[in-house]
Amino acid sequence: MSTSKRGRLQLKRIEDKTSRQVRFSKRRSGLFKKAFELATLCDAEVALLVFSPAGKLYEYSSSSSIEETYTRYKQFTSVEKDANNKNVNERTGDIQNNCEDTSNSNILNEISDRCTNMNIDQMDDIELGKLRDILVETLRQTETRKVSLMERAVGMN
Amino acid sequence: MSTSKRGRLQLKRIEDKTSRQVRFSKRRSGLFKKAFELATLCDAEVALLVFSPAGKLYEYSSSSSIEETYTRYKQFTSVEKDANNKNVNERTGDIQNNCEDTSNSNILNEISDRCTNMNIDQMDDIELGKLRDILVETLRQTETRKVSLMERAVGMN
DNA sequence: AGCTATTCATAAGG
DNA sequence: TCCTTATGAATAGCT
Repeated sequence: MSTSKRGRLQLKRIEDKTSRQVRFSKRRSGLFKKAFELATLCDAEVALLVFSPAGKLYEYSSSSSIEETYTRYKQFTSVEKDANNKNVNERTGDIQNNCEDTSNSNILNEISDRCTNMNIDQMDDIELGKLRDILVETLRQTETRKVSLMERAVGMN
Repeated sequence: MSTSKRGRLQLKRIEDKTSRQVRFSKRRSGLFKKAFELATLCDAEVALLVFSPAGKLYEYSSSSSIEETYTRYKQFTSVEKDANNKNVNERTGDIQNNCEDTSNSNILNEISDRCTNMNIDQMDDIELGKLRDILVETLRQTETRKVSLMERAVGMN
């Protein structure tokens, strides 16, 4: 009871394997609890992924899924990049175009979701056919869009 | 100094907006600190995404990027799903096929990345052309793969 | 896994 | 937003 030397936490990797494992368990519980509390108390959207040193996965998501928050993250960072890229709206910013863009973006999202959620190893020919249909449609829309932009670029409307 | 009523934490949404914001700030710092400590002390891979109620993004990753951990997560969950799906390797599990699959998966990843990172509103014709090229190539490979699977299904090799 | 001394996080208030 | 401090919560080391 009185022999302990509980010094301040050293912020470096714990070398002893057993001790590291035990601390991982305890701290992991704590971290997930805090994540849950932040989401619940403060109405935040939280996604947390942890791989243990042994490679085991632990996950928490306050929304319906990790994927949903990751998608929001990708959209967010993509929008941030747009700030450096302001010249486009002047060229294409009418209402009709915005409608087209929304439609294209939804298809892009669908492709993105399928690409990350599917494992092509496991697709049968039916799944491959569905993916093919999406790609064909997107390709068609992409080419339409490309033509439209080229027409604008050479002053055809 | 003596009027405070610091009862136990209530685990429900804090209704007062100002109080909720203040608590979000404080708890967010705490959560990110804990995430960093878990990764550092216990040699774990941690990815943490938080959106504030106001929609602001906060992120932490102990690896090189959120994307990297998310990819590992998707691979992990995909492997878990494989446990219920063991008939595939019997049909497709030779070395040549594994090489094809890897190639296809890389292209799927590239498409996925482009779809989430790009905003089609802002693509010029050069960017659209690049996306088109990728889609054409993937479509070709997808069809090849589809034919290959159908041949196997009807016992052609 | 369970216990307690200790450190840490944080709610309320200034 | 930042500081203080009383208090509750997390956890390191041990068993």
